[in-house]
Amino acid sequence: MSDRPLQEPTLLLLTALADEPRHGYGLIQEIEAISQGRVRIRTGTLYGALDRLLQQGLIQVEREEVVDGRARKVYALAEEGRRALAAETQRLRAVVAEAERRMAARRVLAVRPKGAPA
Amino acid sequence: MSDRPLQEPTLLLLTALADEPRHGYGLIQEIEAISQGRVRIRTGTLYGALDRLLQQGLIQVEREEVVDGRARKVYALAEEGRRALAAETQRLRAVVAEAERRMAARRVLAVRPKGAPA
DNA sequence: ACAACATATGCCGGTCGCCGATATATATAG
DNA sequence: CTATATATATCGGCGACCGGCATATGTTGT
Repeated sequence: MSDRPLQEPTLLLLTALADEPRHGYGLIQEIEAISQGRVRIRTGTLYGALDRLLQQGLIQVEREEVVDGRARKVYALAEEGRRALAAETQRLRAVVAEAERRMAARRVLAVRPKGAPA
Repeated sequence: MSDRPLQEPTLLLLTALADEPRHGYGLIQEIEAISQGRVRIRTGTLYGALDRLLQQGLIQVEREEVVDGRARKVYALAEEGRRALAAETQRLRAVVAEAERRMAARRVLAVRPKGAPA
């Protein structure tokens, strides 16, 4: 297993599966909803990513079903995927906090209040 | 400008520049410190990324100097980089919160307390 | 009847950020 | 005098993602 940080589409996929199992096309819609319409995962990304995540053991095929004559595969987050998602969110929380701390603690170079030390 | 989400090495680079300007090699050390030694940016990643970020206008070369006989280029976060970093942290904060909310709201399928509704 | 769109899965070529290795050069430590 | 730290830079390759295409059924509009 590669411990490399997840890219955002992958992170969103796992996030969309975190509360309940969903099928591929449903994930696209769910992610679009999560991101207020900003992120639209492409099918080329989706099915490739699902295959990869299956192989990595982060997700599982929970069941296959036919609804309105259309075949579906329903994916569920595996235990390892849950662990990976938890670890990733924790990591990202720290990075985000650090970025915000640094932006606030920024050393202003150009403007300086009069009387301040050089 | 491509509005695509930043990958983590890039995010960490901008984060490391958020408080004050630094030079390339110093960024590697700073990022290693930020991440408690977990992330070690490779030089192949670093200088390629710096070139890219320069071209995207997210960072600037603030000055060039020679310290102890070694040449340095000192990079600073540009205004656009600051905006990009702020936007990215805000986006990530939302994604992280959503992921955590969903993990907590998870629908447990296998185990169910006795007497609970189906 | 036919077109357009939503639902649903899947493949393939290309792009691009990251990795690993390599190269170059100076200063310091053993 | 060799190894390590500092410092910059290039190159080949990998892999995630994108955009486009293909396929098939169901629904809506004209």
